[in-house]
Amino acid sequence: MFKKILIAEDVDNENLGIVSAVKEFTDATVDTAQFCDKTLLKIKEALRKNIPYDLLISDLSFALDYKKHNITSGKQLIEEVKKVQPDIRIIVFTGEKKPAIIKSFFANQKINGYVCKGLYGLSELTKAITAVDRGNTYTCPVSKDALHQKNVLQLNKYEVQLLKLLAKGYKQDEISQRFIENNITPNSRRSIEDKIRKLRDDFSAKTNIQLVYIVNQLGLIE
Amino acid sequence: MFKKILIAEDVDNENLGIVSAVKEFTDATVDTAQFCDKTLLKIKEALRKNIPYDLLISDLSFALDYKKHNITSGKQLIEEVKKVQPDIRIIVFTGEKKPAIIKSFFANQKINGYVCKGLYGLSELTKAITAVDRGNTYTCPVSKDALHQKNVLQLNKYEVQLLKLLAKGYKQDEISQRFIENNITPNSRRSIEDKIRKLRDDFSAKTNIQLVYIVNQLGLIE
DNA sequence: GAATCCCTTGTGGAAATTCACAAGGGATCA
DNA sequence: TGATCCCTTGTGAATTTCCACAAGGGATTC
Repeated sequence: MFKKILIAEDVDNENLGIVSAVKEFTDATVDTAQFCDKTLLKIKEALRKNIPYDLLISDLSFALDYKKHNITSGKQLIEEVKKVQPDIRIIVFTGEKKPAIIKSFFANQKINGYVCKGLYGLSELTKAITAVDRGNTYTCPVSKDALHQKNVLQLNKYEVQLLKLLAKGYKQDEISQRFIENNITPNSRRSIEDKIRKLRDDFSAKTNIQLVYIVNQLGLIE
Repeated sequence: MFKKILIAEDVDNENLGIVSAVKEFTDATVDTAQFCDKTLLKIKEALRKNIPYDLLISDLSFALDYKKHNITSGKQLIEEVKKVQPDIRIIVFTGEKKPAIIKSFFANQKINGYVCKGLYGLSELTKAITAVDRGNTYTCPVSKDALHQKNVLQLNKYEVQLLKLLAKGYKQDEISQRFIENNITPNSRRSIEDKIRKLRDDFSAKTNIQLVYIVNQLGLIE
């Protein structure tokens, strides 16, 4: 069974709950860090002392400013951790349930478990710990559902940029101009029009307003 | 000091953290309930036995389905509780930070404290408990900020309906038609155009797409 | 009752977006 | 090389939205 576990979670009341639950469930030494950089530091320090962590349980969103979810930093944290200690096991324990985000996460990061916070998140987390300890991966029912949804359209970079500009109030002409300036193709007024039309079709949106509303709700342009 | 405290929080890892923090901070009996109806039941039961709770710490969003925040149920819970036990003290402890929602909440409910979950939410919560125990009200810095923001535009019912229809892909003509059918005035094509223009001005949006995006981000049309 | 203000609605033209049809260019394949 | 396909871009017309100016109606005030 795991001997050293590190928990990264910035919200204090959640941190407290997770730590005490994990402590009760395992015989491991359980440490905790409230911020990304602190987490990385502890991992490096443990490595240096030759008593490395064998499991990291991490949230995805850390409050840089409290207004925005910022999954980037959670991703970055995991990437950095993997660089300094490739063999560490990682379980993501987060409130993030949007299929698009979960999918994109699994596509890029190599983690051992993904558990969504919720009514019975902790019991799912203990299941995940057990599974990962045995060398398996674990996804909780909620995230499994999200991963198995067929109709989750993924957007490429071009489409995300386009939709973001629309959300920012750019006219099609202005988007064209901007794309030309930034050497992004296709960039003619006309092609941009077509791309938008295609997106409308894909998401069954009747207007561009609805289109941007939908992709925003799905968390595709954050 | 409080003698009986009830905590309503559905997410298990949060519940655990809050309960243990509150237990450590007070000498009170601390009970917990994971669902709204259960909370109400416990309060009624305690009243019947003549050992009522003197403080309720409640979240606002309870997961009926896990996809949507549902502040309504938190509001409803508090309303119901106030009916059966008007003198109970109430502290809201929630992740909800959107100014519009906090404001609308304070306008309608009579609560004694409002604390936002966050990095140091628990220490704010203990401050709130102390203040409320002394007969004062307490709002944490984050929610105080939200309440003091000047530029938080509130939308009336008409505007919300209008924006929702826009988000649903309705054309201005279709909105007009719909408003006529439902006896909502003003309902001429022309007036709807004007209302939208006014909203664009209010929110400094260049296009209707941006307008709907903005109000959606602010949580004004959920 | 007249003056004033505010809101709703109308009109017409400008601007932006949507749509159908089509030309050109590059890639693939027989 | 020619045929085919896919993507980008263009053109012009229809639809939708934006905007400036103004008329009518109800409420308030003097």
